[in-house]
Amino acid sequence: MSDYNFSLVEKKWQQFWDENQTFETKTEPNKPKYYVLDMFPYPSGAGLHVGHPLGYIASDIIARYKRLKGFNVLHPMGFDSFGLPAEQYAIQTGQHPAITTEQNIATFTRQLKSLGFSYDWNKVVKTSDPAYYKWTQWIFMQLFNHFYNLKSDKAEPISTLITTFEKEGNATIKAACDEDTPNFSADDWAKMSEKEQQLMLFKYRLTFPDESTVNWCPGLGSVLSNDEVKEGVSERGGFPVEQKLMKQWAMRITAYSERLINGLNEVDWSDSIKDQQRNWIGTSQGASVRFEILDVRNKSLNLPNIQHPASNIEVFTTRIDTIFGVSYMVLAPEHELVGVLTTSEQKSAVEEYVTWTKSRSEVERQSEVKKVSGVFTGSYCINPFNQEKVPIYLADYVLAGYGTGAVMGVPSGDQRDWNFATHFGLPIIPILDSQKGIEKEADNTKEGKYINSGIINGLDYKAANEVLIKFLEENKIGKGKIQYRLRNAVFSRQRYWGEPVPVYYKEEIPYLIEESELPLVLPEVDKYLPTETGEPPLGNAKDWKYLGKYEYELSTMPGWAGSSWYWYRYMDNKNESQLADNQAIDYWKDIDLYMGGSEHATGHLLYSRFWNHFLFDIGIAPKREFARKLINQGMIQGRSNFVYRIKMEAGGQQTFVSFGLKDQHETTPLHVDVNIVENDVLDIEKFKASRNDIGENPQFILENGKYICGTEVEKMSKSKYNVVNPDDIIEKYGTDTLRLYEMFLGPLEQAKPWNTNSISGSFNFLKKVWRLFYDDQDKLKIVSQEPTNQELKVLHTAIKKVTDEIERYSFNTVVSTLMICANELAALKCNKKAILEQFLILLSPYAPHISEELWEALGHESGSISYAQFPEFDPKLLEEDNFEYPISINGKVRANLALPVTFSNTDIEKAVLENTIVQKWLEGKAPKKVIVVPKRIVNVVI
RNA sequence: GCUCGAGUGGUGGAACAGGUAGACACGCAGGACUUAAAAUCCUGUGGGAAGCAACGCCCGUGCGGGUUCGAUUCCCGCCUCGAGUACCA
Repeated sequence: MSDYNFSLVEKKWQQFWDENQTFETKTEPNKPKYYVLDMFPYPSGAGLHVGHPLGYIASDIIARYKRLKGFNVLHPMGFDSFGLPAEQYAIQTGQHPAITTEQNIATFTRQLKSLGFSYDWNKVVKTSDPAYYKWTQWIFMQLFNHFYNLKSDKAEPISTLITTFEKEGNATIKAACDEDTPNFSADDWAKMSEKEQQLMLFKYRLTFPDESTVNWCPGLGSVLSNDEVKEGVSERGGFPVEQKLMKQWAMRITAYSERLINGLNEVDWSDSIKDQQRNWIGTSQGASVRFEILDVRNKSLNLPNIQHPASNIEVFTTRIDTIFGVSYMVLAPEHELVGVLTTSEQKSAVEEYVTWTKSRSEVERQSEVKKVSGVFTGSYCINPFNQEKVPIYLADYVLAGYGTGAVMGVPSGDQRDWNFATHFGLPIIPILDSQKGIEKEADNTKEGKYINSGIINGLDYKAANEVLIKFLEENKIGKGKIQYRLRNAVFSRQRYWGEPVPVYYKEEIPYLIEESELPLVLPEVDKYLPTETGEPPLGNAKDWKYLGKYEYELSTMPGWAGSSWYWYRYMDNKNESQLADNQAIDYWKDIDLYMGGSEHATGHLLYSRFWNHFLFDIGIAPKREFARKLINQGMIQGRSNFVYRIKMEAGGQQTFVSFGLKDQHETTPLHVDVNIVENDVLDIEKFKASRNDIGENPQFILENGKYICGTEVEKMSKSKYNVVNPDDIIEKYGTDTLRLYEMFLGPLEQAKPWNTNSISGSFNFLKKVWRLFYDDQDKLKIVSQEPTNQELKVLHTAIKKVTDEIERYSFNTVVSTLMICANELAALKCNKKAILEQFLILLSPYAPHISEELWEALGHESGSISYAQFPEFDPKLLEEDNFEYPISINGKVRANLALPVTFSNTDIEKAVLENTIVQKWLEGKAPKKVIVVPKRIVNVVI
């Protein structure tokens, strides 16, 4: 039998690539570079499923293609190996997470190698390796030692800040810092104690301890970031999440809000990812206004401190033009002025309300969005534009974490405010002559002229805004402002299996450890749970003290720390003295093509951009943006199969009815393992053997002698019996078939269900390719004769299409093109070496193993196809003498007419009008119009 | 609610820039080879009416309009599905 023995061929070449280090990459300054990277996986215990390799296959095709195009390609793989599952396994079994992680990495590596990826395996990085996280800690230290200067718009060393403080205090500094940073002079600074100075500096550092409300997840015993919380529960495990005030390390990502928005214009990422990031950062253009609190010194207010700076309330609004429609003010229940503003008469009502809001869980709050609730504080403030007295309320629809935690209520223009005002009987003041029906609902129009609006009466929206902002700024009661939704990122996790934070505490103040002490290695502990006193697991470490006496920071870094800079480490992964060698970074610069799932839009991809902007500021990153082109491969969903059991008495004989006949019975659908179903036909014997819950001698009602299963698209998961393991596919069809098939399934970026049904098409294609080279007797049938013109035409059509399609990442159509080419070559019985070797090069990025094998059979040096030259398209070969024009009459094609391509439009028009079919339609009349689209179509309008 | 994306045969999907819709593959049907099966090869396959027959006719890319000589493609209004996000002032 002359068939293609894929398992032999694939093993042979995988071994060859391994032994010969075929894909080892070095910096070669004279060669153009191409950096193609996959988002590295978390090495879970379950190994890869068929969804994982989709992106890896695509990126490997690009890597191989770019090598053929003469690029020096960096295509590495690594492991994001810190994470929760290994830690939870450790809690259960006591096994060190490092051991579990190493085992899982070994499984992943074996599976990845069996897919024939052209990774440079010498460049593997693991985030949990001390040699790697040394540099994660180092970056943390740099963030600690820098602040964000708004004047130069970049991060600068904290030492320059100290110098300025010593000389002139902080009046001249414009920096991204905490909202509550007070002004101080050089004198003030000098008088501060060491501790006070450090606390002041934390208001500026890019990473700093911050007492803030965080998403606390008791089920996991840890803090979660906003993107780790979905619908009020943890993304991992689905445990409830509550708000809690905690001291945590935070990253001042908000300093980079504007740059993170602007940088999106420089990268070639999908609109959907860019939009998600824009929404997450949430730019709102508006103004801040201060409302003076009425009678702030009045004895009826129970002011604890007469000197309190808060004699006014600051609000942020995107509709400053509605300022004359303000009829009340609302603060978040957590607002710091609540205590000050509450009058003694209202004290109990306010306390009751605050307690009630605190007791509500995130889930409850979200499900009761429409309900109006709130309470009057008893105090008033003054609208600075018309000096009206405005009552101050509390309501939980105002979020403490956004803007200033205070909102001005304009019932006529905002539905939420309208609901609130109606509920509490507050006035609804029309402010635009175009507002309609505001006694029934709010009208948020910006059209028309202002009424009841003091200095802006009669103006339109644009003019009013200008007048108001000017008024605000001249009277120092506010200013135009851009507000971001983005919040500083919490950086502490109360877990064991993460990077230790390189910080120790002296008199309760955190300090960095010496750089020479890096890496700060994760200490051994005897259990991975929090300590009895509620400290994180690192509190269990014995004798773990800095310089033998100072407490280390006990929380570890979050999962995104190690993945926010890893692409630099691949460039020079063994460097002990630097994060990566400068020359290597200078050569590889940034990622040309980054491949990974869109679920990382507001997590990994945003944090990585943030760190990269910072690394750019401190002279390490050569570009502001780390990845020029991003492709998000679609998720591969599971396709579950069902059998239908006829309802019966408990313990009775079980009968299963085929899908097409199930409506004649009352049935219960049961998941059935997709691996014993082929083309939706159940393998009944395997089914009987695999289940012990179907009783003795189950019966099957068949249609056409087969049991047909029902199907449904669901998430791929063990419990739904729809997980397909690539190992099984490889065993049955081989890696090359799997690679081709995954690409052929459909557009890369589209989500699609896995369906093994049509994989035989890809397998047949490879067998066909094999038969182009070998005859029935297994003899090579290739000859060295000159190819015919027709053969060259087939080849060059394919070269052109394949090149165009791969350049626009249309992997599925490339596979089609290759199939068409093979079909046509087979039809021509082409056995010319010159044609077939070029075809092999086209095929090799997709099906590298079979290509290597046949390439070698043609007498080329083993393994050399990986660095062969991609065929050059010759346009002359595709030139035609005649082009067959479809002739349409009034938009409908009625004839075809072959005309010389050299014809001018007028010549074509003339020839078409002389055509007998056209003349028949014209019936002797002249056409109204003739449209000639060269080499496309001719349309005659009559 | 808001933002983004998608609706094409029995199925996955193709159509570069508005130019012969359904490439390629699966499935299905028929045929060849075979004692038989598998494998392989060949033919047909969007729907419809009529017909001895036709390489001819009509309809057809979620729905309704529009622009155009010509629309799966562009514009307006809807419907359905998917993703993200949500009291963001």
